Amino acid sequence: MLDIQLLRSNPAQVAERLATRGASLDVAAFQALEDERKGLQVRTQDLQARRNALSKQIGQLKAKGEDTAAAMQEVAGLGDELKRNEEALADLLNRINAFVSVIPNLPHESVPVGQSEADNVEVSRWGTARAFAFAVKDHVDLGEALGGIDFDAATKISGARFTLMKGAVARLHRALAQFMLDTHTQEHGYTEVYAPYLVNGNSLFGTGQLPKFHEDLFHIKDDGYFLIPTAEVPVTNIVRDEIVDLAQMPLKFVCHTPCFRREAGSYGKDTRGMIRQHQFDKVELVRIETPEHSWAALEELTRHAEIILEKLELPYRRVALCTGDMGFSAAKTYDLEVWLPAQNTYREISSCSHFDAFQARRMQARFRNEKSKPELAHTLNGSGLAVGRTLVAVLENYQRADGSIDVPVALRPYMAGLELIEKA
RNA sequence: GGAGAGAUGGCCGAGUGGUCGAAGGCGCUCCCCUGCUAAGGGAGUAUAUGGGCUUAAACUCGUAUCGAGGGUUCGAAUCCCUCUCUCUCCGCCA
Repeated sequence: MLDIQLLRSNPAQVAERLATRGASLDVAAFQALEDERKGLQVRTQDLQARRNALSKQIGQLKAKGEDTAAAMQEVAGLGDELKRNEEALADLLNRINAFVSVIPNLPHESVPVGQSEADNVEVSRWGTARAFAFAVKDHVDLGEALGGIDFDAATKISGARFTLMKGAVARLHRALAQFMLDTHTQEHGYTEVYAPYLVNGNSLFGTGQLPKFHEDLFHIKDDGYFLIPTAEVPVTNIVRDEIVDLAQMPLKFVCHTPCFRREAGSYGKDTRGMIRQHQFDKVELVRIETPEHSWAALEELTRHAEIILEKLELPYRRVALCTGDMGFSAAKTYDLEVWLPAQNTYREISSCSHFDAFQARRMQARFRNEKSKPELAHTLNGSGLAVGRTLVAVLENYQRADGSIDVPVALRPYMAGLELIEKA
């Protein structure tokens, strides 16, 4: 949610900045709502003040046993208009709220301006793509040949965009998650969190998935729950409606969860393999920061994600998303893209974002500042990393000519020392 | 699933229709006193939002908020209804 004060005082400038990310703000519509609000609110509050004063007076008169008829008569005269005004105001505030709720965040000044993925800016590169002396296979061929991935079974059991893993590949998947959790907790200072996979609508509003992106979510209608599309939702909402003591800031959480996405609108995209699934595992980093430190924290968090790739010796690059390619709530986002030899390209494996106070304002997540006044926190999160896609990257980058897979050195302790995954 | 109890400010906890944004305590802030420490005295201390004033802040006048949403009433923390959550007991259960 944008700061309503900013929107009121400078709608044109807000519209201009939103335009850089391809979002249009109907300034005239907003101002019409605001003009109406102003008059209605002042009138309603005047009436309420008069009613309160009269009611108080009636109380005092009755206490003294005096006649209240005159006051009663005046207050009765207010009733109708007051009720109408209150209803109209409540309705109007709802409409304003709905209007503001679907406005995306403003891009940070450092974000490159652009319209689409094509305008994203590569920031850095790490590692070099391995030269293969044979024709590389993709993870689907590799996994199926190893007997470790069974897409047919997953399709039978559930449907399209699901994966079933077995044996050493399933274990590799688990090893990756464990490795990431251990690295972030032991080396990067994050607190491990186990969180619900079903959340309520308020949590999804807080992080910005609702009300606008309902169609991307799995909704358990019988109970009102939604399956989480990312651990960002339950973990960031830890601080919803909370005021964190300054001494406890910043909060750094890491959480491994499955993520569930309907992938509405991505028909025909990445249909092969496990790149784009309805269910996938992710290790998520979440930070609750003070505004002073939050921008440094984004760099740090992104580094923490990069270190996972470096420990796994997977070549990657860091990309600064342009204004037009960022998510709804983000002020700035870095994507990490891992090298996939079978696709001969880099593919997104992590997304690290800074939301400034946008999410915090939606969920009233605050900290007590130096003056011991509550102040909106800044929230950040990033994948560290998407486990399924990391598995894909390991299979493809570590493949041998015979289709077996070398286990990355960093993962061997998590694989009981196994060095090579061969056909089961 | 059945029966019952409950939800009040940063925390604890009073408050069953009127001057209650809310006693009291704790905590916190400032001041005083005490040559340190401990103890003591005084004052202050919710959030959101609107108007006024202002470059802004401060200030000031309002409004709303005692789990959420409705209702009764001139007036609701207090009465009624619905919902959510928490706790206790029973049942079921990994």
